[in-house]
Amino acid sequence: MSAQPLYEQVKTYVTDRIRSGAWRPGARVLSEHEFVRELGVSRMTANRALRELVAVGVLSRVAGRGTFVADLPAAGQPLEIRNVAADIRARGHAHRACPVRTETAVPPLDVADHFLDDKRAARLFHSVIVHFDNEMPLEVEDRWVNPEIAPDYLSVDFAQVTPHEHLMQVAPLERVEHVVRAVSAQAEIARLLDVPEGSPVLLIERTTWSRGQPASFARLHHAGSRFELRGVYDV
Amino acid sequence: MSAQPLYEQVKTYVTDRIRSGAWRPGARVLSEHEFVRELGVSRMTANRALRELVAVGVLSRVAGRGTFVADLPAAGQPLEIRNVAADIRARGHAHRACPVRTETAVPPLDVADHFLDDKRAARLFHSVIVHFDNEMPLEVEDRWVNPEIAPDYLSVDFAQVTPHEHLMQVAPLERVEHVVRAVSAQAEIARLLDVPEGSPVLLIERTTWSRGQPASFARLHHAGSRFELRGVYDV
DNA sequence: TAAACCAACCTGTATATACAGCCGAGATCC
DNA sequence: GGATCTCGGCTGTATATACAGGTTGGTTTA
Repeated sequence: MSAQPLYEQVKTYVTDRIRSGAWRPGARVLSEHEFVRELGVSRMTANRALRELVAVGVLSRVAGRGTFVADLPAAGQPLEIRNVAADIRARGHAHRACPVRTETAVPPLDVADHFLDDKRAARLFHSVIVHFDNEMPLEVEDRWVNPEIAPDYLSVDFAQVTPHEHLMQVAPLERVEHVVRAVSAQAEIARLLDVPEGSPVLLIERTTWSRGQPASFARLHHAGSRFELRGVYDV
Repeated sequence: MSAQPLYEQVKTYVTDRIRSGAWRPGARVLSEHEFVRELGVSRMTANRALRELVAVGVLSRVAGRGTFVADLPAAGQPLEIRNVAADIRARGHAHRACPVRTETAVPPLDVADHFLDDKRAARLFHSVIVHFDNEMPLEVEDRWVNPEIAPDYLSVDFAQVTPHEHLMQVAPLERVEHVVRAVSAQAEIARLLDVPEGSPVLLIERTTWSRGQPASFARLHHAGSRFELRGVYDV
């Protein structure tokens, strides 16, 4: 029939009214049965539209009471953390990964903290890779990997395959945790990023889990002057 | 019946198999009819489960071909940007907002860029507020506001109501854009945050739209040593 | 042999129906 | 007057059914 499916039309019917200010935050919107009467759609179609608007944080529902415009647009507005290599290529720039170090080593305590207790004294795989965007160093990836998850990690050619891609292949990702901070560039990081020591660095710490145990812990250092995270959130 | 709804059981049936590695990225999963035969649920129930797993990026579907385990866990892993005041209170700490400046002024060019062209030379509302976490300065909020959206902005008591809360009340939020960077603390920011000049600062730039036009542009400066963004992503 | 066709299977959408469980308000009972 | 009960309206879930349209691969046709 129409270009847009019915349930999408119901969704825009709702968001239009919210955008225009006719339905304000906290206000009650039509019940499912009222949508049936008002728009001539079936209750299941109205239900799907409302359910999907709840999923994205536009509405909230209480069984027995009704459906309401969410008080806040969303609990938190999302910012995407993406794959550097893919991002660089998406911009049409040349990506080059330069492995600086690959080894087996006992991690420092602050790194070991991210792995299970019995891994405290264990040796982990360790890699340091610099990612270049058009021959400009953009990211220093300092990664520790659980050998039980990725036993072949050290034999990977990191100039061809990023650690993240390899880990995705050998073990399905189950959970990712990110911490983003601003820090000062330490000596080695400053050298690898080709920025002055002490200059601002955007640091992303990423911990991943697979098969119920920590799979890897990575510190991604980015020159503050050359990197930013962007996110757009549309109601 | 059971504690968990049927469609949730189907979802965990799928994610369990992906987690265990039985279904690898790119592999085809059961069709809806096969779920009907295999699990004894209706096709609509299987459909809902699969549709919701597509929405969170675990699966991908192609009409006429089938349903597949997504190659990448999700295009981007989300990181939440939240309200500072609410966050501080959620931690059980004391929040205090201290307005440093509220005025009407012509914005510098880099700020005016975030508003419409015809607002270039216009005067905007401008506020600088320091947010304290247990009397420690955590965020300097430097915000420019479109008077057409929030005409009463300057009469708000920012010690009681945050600018974000006021804007949410007067105009429904329609779009939010974030940029996160690491920068060096400039003189005034360093003074307000009580950190040395040049020390790392996590800067969040937030542009909001309401009723089809830019509503406000805010620079949120955070001391690198005292602030971080966190995000958890579960498959 | 190559092009056209068709049947089988898949997802996508839409509907009618049914029942459970939550909630608020008014009626009822003590 | 205050506690309790019940009823109507709401969301939440589950099913059977139907049709549209994409995709694939095998069969038929020119």
